[in-house]
Amino acid sequence: MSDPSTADQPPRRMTWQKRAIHDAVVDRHDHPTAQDLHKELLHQGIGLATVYRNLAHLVKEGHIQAVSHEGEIRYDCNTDQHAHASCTVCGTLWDIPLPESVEQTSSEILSVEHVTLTLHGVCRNCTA
Amino acid sequence: MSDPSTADQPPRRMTWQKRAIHDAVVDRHDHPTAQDLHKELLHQGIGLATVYRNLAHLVKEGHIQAVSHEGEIRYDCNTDQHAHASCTVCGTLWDIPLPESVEQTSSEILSVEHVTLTLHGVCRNCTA
DNA sequence: AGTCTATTGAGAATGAAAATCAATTTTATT
DNA sequence: AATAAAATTGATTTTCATTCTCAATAGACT
Ligand SMILES: [Mn+2]
Ligand SMILES: [Mn+2]
Ligand SMILES: [Zn+2]
Ligand SMILES: [Zn+2]
Repeated sequence: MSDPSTADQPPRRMTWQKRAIHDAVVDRHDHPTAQDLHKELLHQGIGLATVYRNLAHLVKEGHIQAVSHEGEIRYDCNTDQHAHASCTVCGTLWDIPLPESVEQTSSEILSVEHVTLTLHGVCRNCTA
Repeated sequence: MSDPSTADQPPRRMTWQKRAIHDAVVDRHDHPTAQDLHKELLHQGIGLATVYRNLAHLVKEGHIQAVSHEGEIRYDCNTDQHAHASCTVCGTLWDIPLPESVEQTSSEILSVEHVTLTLHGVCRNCTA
């Protein structure tokens, strides 16, 4: 009678650390890494392990998103379907809308659950 | 009179190790990691540092491509513009053609040099 | 308040990637 | 073919991000 998809996860408790980590991701719209966030939360006395742990929880709970970019994992407060634009010079990562044509892309190999699209180039600032 | 883009790189020498590493990437069409390739080249007595070094060279020289996938760097013998399909269960990564609509995608934020597109889902094998 | 147990954080363990450097191999020059 | 100059190799060390460990702490519930 127990749903295997909701299987025996330990009940989650709310802590001020978890809230602070969540807020830190939401406040910044620049796709920070776990290390970036830890630097920012250090003065509140939050440990590194706690940052990694709660980021994993928040992703699993669907409150934030993890995005793989240039071999590093960045965290994204935007959980809507969207694409990214990335500057190869300054490394900035922006949110951009996902083109409709891409949203509807299908494949014979697998049933598509979600797509990741990133445009790479040189941004306005770095072109000068 | 010296082109700064072709600036004072030490001239590259051809070694049997470099050729073996290149061939190993080309022989496999499954986007191996540096570690995967080292395992395969170990019996030829090729060191780990040499694998990493030459993969970086081969990428810089445009003979192969590095692709960021789920936080790890995989190497790709296919240097044409193409997209990927990835199974979230078995982790396999396939080459698929890049839709024309995506190829022509532009952005106001930056001048697009290349795009990366991956379809994530469950493959035929893993659906069974 | 008291019990139960998930969570925390300091530190240790892991693991991928980069750096070091003496020995070797390649390439250019006699 | 022998020699010299310099790039490459590979065993090893170093770096650094991420995960793990575990005793202490603090939510949640009665
Ligand atoms: Mn985003
Ligand atoms: Mn590919
Ligand atoms: Zn830029
Ligand atoms: Zn699969």
